[in-house]
Amino acid sequence: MLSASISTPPPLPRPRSPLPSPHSPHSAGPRRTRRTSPSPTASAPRSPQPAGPCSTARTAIPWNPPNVSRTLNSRFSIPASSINAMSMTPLEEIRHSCSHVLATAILRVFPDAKLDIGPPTESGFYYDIDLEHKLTQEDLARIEAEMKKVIEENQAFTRKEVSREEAVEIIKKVGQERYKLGRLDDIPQGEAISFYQNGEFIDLCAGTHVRYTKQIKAFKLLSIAGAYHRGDEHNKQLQRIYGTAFASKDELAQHLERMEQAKLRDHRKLGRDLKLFVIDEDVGQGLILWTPAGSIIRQELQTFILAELQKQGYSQVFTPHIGKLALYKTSGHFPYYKESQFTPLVDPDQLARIAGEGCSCADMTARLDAVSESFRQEINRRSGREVIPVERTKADESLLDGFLLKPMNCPHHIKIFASQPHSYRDLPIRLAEFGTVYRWEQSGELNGLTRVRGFTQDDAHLFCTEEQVGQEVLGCLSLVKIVLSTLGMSDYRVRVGLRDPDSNKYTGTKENWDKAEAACREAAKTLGVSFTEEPGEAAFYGPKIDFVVRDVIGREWQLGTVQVDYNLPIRFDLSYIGADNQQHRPVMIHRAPFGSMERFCGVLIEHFGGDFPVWLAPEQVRLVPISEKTLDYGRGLLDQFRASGVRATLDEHNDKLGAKIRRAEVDKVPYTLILGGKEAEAQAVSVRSRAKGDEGVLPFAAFHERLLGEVRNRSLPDKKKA
RNA sequence: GCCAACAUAGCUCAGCUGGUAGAGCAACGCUUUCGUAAAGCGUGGGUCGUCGGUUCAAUUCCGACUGUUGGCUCCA
Repeated sequence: MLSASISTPPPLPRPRSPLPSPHSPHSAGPRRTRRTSPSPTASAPRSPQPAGPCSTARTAIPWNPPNVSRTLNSRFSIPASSINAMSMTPLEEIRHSCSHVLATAILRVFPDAKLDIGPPTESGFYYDIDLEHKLTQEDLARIEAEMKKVIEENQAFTRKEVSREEAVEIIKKVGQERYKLGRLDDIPQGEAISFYQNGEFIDLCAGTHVRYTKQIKAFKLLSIAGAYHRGDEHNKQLQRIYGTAFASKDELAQHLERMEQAKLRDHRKLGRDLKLFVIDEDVGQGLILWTPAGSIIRQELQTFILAELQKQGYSQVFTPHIGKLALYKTSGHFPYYKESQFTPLVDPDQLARIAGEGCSCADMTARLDAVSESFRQEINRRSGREVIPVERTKADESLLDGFLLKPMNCPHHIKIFASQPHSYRDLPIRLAEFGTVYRWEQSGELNGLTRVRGFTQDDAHLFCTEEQVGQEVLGCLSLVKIVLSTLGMSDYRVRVGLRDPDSNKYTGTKENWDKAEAACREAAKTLGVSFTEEPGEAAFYGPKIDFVVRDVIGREWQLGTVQVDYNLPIRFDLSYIGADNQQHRPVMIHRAPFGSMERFCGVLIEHFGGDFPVWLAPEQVRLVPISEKTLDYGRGLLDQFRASGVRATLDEHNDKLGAKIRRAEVDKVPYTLILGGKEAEAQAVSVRSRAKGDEGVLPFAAFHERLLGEVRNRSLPDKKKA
């Protein structure tokens, strides 16, 4: 969901998997869009995974690079060239070796287990095994105990290079043909084939390893998960055991402690504790109900970005939550992406009519998907190629129309643009909307605020000339940068998706692409942060720039995105009149600095750990009278705060001061004002800030001014006291 | 969608091998009128996620469903 999804669909019906087959021995392995292992720290290093897994030669990377995000519209992988199995760090060697120890132990406990692969990951390691027996927590304990024995035996790791024939022999001898032979096939001809042996266990493996098992000083098995062989859901699902290992017991303990701490920042927990949002089973999975407190945060963010948009010459628009199916057939989104859309709505009359015709479910689907011959010809003519195949056409009278809960906002905005003729003098036209979109995410993928089925993008579509693309992309990036810097978010990475030079799947001319890519690259350079260029990761319609952040458990999420699009202007036949009095095709830019408000807020909650800056805090000030005697003084101050727009509350509970202060701290209110007789006397307040604790007494007016200043400046909270 | 685990009061959790439920916090009431992270006493609150099965008896055992969590797949 997110942000990203503002992009447009491909011009062609395309195969379900446009990616290189993970089975291809020369591919970089299954591409994935999410990390492979839980990582407790958001600050974990981002370097490309340098290590290769077991059971693979160094150029075949059948495991999943961790440095990838679950993003919506992009899949990216680590190029094989960036991965060198021979350059493992010492920690990776420990983890990689630990995964061999795990395999050794598994085979002792379950001799019939068939092994697949067991690489190190960013925060640990795993091994994928095929086993009839369903592993349980108790099995994990047994395996862990056996692993300790293997380590205690202090087995030496020895490397052996063999010929392909010998390799087959060894694999057969140890009865691991089921997956290992396939892994052997992945190793390109001419590459060295090596095995590593420790004790009785021998494994096809490029290395490297520690020298003795006793060098694994601290490890822990963490969890069991299902994982498809080679990451392909058509393959058998294997059992994956995750674990982690460190150079010392202390580091392991620290790591586990960090994982525990991270859980306290989890936006799902904080969202419940601070009453920011709820998800109700009766409303539906992945559908966010923003409570009053959470709505304040979202509203403040919107107000903030709205002011920035105004400065940059955007126009605000509103569009409905649904649109006709035909609209999305023109855009090309339907039916190619219908698995990730809510089922179309068909009006009652049509439903009654087709029911009368005895229309089956399959008929209905076919008639919803179909287009008329004239429509097909028109879109193909505009696109200059066969983007809608003849098989999709049906006679006009059998066509069925309906409405789609909109999965993206672009078609609506395009229709606003197209509603009038435009001169080149009008451009760029920038149409912005907090547009709510709906996507049918798989149930297993839903996650708090970060992966939902209905979300609001801070979306906008810019219509400009080709010459203006560079400047406009720059403007979009500056918006993203303003957002991130205002919120003190510096822990993100930037990805520039470029076209694959060897592929011809892209729309548009080479000249346009060169220009657009150069614009993206140049624009990214101005960010002052490092970015990765990822060839083959462009959308088919244009290059893009994505901002990716991590949540507390280390999962990456795409937030802001800027995408250049040559495709939709063609499909919708957009034009403007140039200085030469001829019609020209505008270029579109899709962009969303936050991405989705839901996902952004989820990440933001974790970023601040619930300690929001004053301007965002749902409750900015808590007034705490020491006793009932100063309640009236508190009520007076409350009125003054509210009159000036400050979100303040008065604690009228009949509790001791300490209890009221504790409550304010637990509620993470930035400022608590203690009101006793002395303060009332002097029209003053005793200030206690969340960040610094007791700050002493200030005249009310002085504090009020300071507070308003912090709100105005969108000041970030001070570092919390230890 | 797939694999696995989990689902007891608003929250955090207890409840051994079946005999219809408890604690702390929160809420509410009373007492207390308090100076920087938890005053005392009392009260209310649960059809143990839903539906079905086994049983004399199910929160407990079995199944399905729903939801959550961690992975996998997907992600316009």
